[in-house]
Order: sequence, then C-alpha cells, then structure tokens
Amino acid sequence: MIVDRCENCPLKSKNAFVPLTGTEVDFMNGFKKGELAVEAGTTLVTEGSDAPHLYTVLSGMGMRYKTLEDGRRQVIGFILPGDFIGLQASVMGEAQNSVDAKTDMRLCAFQRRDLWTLFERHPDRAYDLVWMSAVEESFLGEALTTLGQRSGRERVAWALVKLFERLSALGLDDGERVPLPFRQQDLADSLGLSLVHTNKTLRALHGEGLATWVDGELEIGDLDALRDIALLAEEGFQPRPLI
Amino acid sequence: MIVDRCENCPLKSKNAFVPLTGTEVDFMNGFKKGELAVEAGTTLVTEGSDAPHLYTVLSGMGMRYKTLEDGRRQVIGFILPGDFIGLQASVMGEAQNSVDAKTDMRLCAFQRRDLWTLFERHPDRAYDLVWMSAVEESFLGEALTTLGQRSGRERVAWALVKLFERLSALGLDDGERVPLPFRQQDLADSLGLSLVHTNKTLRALHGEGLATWVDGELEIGDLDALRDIALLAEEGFQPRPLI
DNA sequence: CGGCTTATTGACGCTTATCAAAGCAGGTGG
DNA sequence: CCACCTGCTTTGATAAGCGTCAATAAGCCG
Repeated sequence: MIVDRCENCPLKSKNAFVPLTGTEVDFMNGFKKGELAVEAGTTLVTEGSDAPHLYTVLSGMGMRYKTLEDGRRQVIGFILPGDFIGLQASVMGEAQNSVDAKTDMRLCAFQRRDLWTLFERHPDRAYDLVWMSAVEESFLGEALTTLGQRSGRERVAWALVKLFERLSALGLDDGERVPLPFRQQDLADSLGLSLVHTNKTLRALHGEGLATWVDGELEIGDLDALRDIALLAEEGFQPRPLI
Repeated sequence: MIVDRCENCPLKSKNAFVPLTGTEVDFMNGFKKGELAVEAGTTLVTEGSDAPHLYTVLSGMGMRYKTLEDGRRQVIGFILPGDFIGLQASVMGEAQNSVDAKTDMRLCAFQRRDLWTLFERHPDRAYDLVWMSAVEESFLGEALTTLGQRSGRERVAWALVKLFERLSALGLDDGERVPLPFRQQDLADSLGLSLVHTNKTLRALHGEGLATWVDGELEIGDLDALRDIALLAEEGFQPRPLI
C-alpha cells in the first residue's frame, strides 16, 4: 500500500524514498495533519515566534536564515524537497530562525503536540528524527568550517558542489543541470560574502567553464575541478544506518 | 553505585582505561556503562572514525573541531561539563568531527548499541536526546551567523559572552571570573580569525576594561558592553535539567 | 641552561567590503 | 506601444579589515 500524498516524506519510512506499508499507513494517518501549499515569498516560520507546526517539504524550495538587529542576514541553509522544518523549534518551544519559501511549495504539516506521541508509540520514527537532526547538525558543522576557513572562491565552489549534489540525489537534475531558484544575494548571505564579491567569483568560475548559474538553473561544467577548489574530500552518500 | 569498567575503549591516553568511582551524575539508569578519566590532550573522537561510544562530560573541558586536508582547522565548539559527545556520530555511523580534551576530563561512557534500547524503553530519555540535539543545532546556527556576519571585534565579544554565560550557568564562575583553559589559537580557530588578529582584538578589549583573559581565567569587566558590541539580543533559551 | 609552547607587537599587502553606476528583464500604466 | 519603475546582475574604483611574515618576550620543563 502506498500513501501517495506524501511521496517524499521522510517520516513515512526508515528509508526516505520507500513507500509505506501496513501499520505505517495507520500511523501516518494519525499523525499527519494535512497538506499545505504556499506561494513563493511566504514566510513559513518567523524567528522568535512560537512554532506549533512541523513540516515536511513535498516540493519547492526555501531558505532558512537568521537576522541581526541591524539587518545583516545569515542564510543558515537552503531547504529542498524531503527536508524537515520545525523540529528544532518544536522541541525548544521557539523558532531560532526564519524560513521563507523561495518558490511555490507544497508541505506536509504536523502538529507539534503529536511529537510526544511519536516518541511513545513509534520509537523507530523517533529514531529517524534524531537521524535527520544529526544530518542537519553535520551539515552545519561543515558550513561553519567553510565560513571559518575557506576563501571566497573556495566557499562559492563548496556551495555549488553541495547544492548540485543534493539536488542530483533528489533526482531533480537534468544531466549537469539543476534548478537553483535563489538570488546571488541569497548565496552571498549563506557564505558570509558580499553580493559584489560573490558575483565576481561566480563570473570567474563561469569564465573558466566550471559552473554556470543563470535564470535559476545551475549547470556544472567540471564537478571534480570544483571539488578540488573547495578542498572537498570524496564523500559517498550515506545509507541510513539503523542501530 | 556500581561503576562498570570501560571495555573496548578506543581512547589513546595512557590513562584511558582507569575507571572512576564518582557518583555525581547517574544519567539514564540502566544505560550508563562506566566512567572514564582522560588526560588533557587526549583525543576522544577522531573525525571519520567509527564511534562506538557516547559520553557525558562530568568534569573538565574539551574542544570539537574539523580539519581540512591542508591542515586548516575549524573549532566547532567548546565542550563543557554536562555536554553530550558522540550522539551525532553514533546515529550517523561515523564521527563528523574530532574531540580533544583540553583539560583532564571525567566522562560517563555509553555504548552506541544501547541507544536503540533507549528509544524503545525510555521515550522520555529519547526526547531529551532530541532536545539536546536541538540546542546544539541552535548554537551552530548562531555560530554560523557570527562567522558569516560579524566583524572580528564582534566575533570575539560574542564568543567571550557566550562562554562566560555558559560557564556561569554551570556554577563554575567565581563572580566575574570563569576558568577558560583554551589557547588564543583555539579561540581564533573557532571564530575564523587569525591568531594574530585575535590576539590584537583581545588586547584591545582588555585595554578598554571589557574583558581580561590570562592564565586560563576569563574576567568580564562589562558584560553589557560586550553584549552590545556583539549585537547580542537578550538571553534566549534556558538550560533544562537532564534526568 | 636550551628547547618548547604561547602571548605579544610591528610592518606590509592581499582579499574582500563598500561605493557607485550601468545594463537588462519584466511589469504597469498612460 | 512606449515611458517608467523595480529587482537582479554586472562591472570598475577605492579603501579597509584582516591575514601573513617576522621577531621578541615570557613561562615551563627536562
């Protein structure tokens, strides 16, 4: 049996892309609140606010960010289909960062109060949550390393490789091309670089035939060269280890 | 309390296999495997390695970091008493960063394989784990914002405030003084600044009577002024007691 | 005492931010 | 259909923050 409305929902199975069967369906029917469609530009979560909902991204892309009092903005990460939004906020009681939809998005929504039920009755699902949380934490550690240690050119290369590989793994690629519906300002804010410098770096990479990002599409010319620039070690896709 | 010997210990310190008889923390009844004492300088976890253990810090301090191929090092965070080490690695199967003891430390050690049992039988404890994970993720988001958006002076002020408040909350303070057994190089590596620039910034803050860090002790002269420099809003989440 | 690690300070220059302005597309209204 | 606006990208010029190099000083230890 397949639950078709949540085709990318990581919560529906230990393995994010395996359809549900039997009891899992019952569980999802009890936990799932509903589906939600939002337009590009919508703010899904606001930093500092109460966060009564959790979301799984079915389609579309978004951006997670924090803002300083004086307006400076740090993009914490880009949100792609399959990502989970609001776990941190639900557990801590208050959202620590904002989330904006950058394209139209479809979301799977849950109630925060159901989270405890999940832990009581579905330890395997709870374990999955911890796994997702660990993956996110791991990414943040990498990002921190990038901002702290890599040069501007290395940062841009790193970000392009990371985004390309995530999108490819989701099957959203068309050969060497993936959709990338963000602005240069967004990338700059995610890398701690100025817009101008980010633009010049992107132009340079384009001039060298390494990567081209126009009209919301990223085309990778030489992935290995980019990985070299970013000092990125070889890193296989990690299968989901249970126990 | 019965303290089990730490078996199959992967640690490198010559004293790694010495069990302790402490009674301070009995976190997670039935889950605890043993207590462990390590010397300053010991590497508790190595990036990329298998991580069969989880630790709770009873006393002492450490450092979590990642290294790039060419030797550049990013300090992800400082580890204080009460912190949890290895959850991420246990769940993901491989440690994403290394952990060094910067002072002698006493640790509470668990087996990775007991994690699943915890989820099955102690959902409340499992929920605590997610909470700790969320707090860590929240901190990483703040750190990322600091490296991405704050100037050198702002970064140093931010770090000093953060460390002072964490240590104070643990009751390790003596008025405006807290122990801070790290080197300037460690702080520099955590903030993405050079050692030289970090030193000059610290000297400047000292000259202004805002903070003095000598001989492993940090004394805060004017906490509010430091918070202003760091553009830090009022204190956020409250630490929640484990157990 | 010599060797080691860490803190400190000055000089210099590169990377990157900032300022400024122009091009370009899409949308709107006259 | 064209003028005009707005948001995004692109480019050049200039300056500053911060990294790098180099050297001294101070403590610790065998």
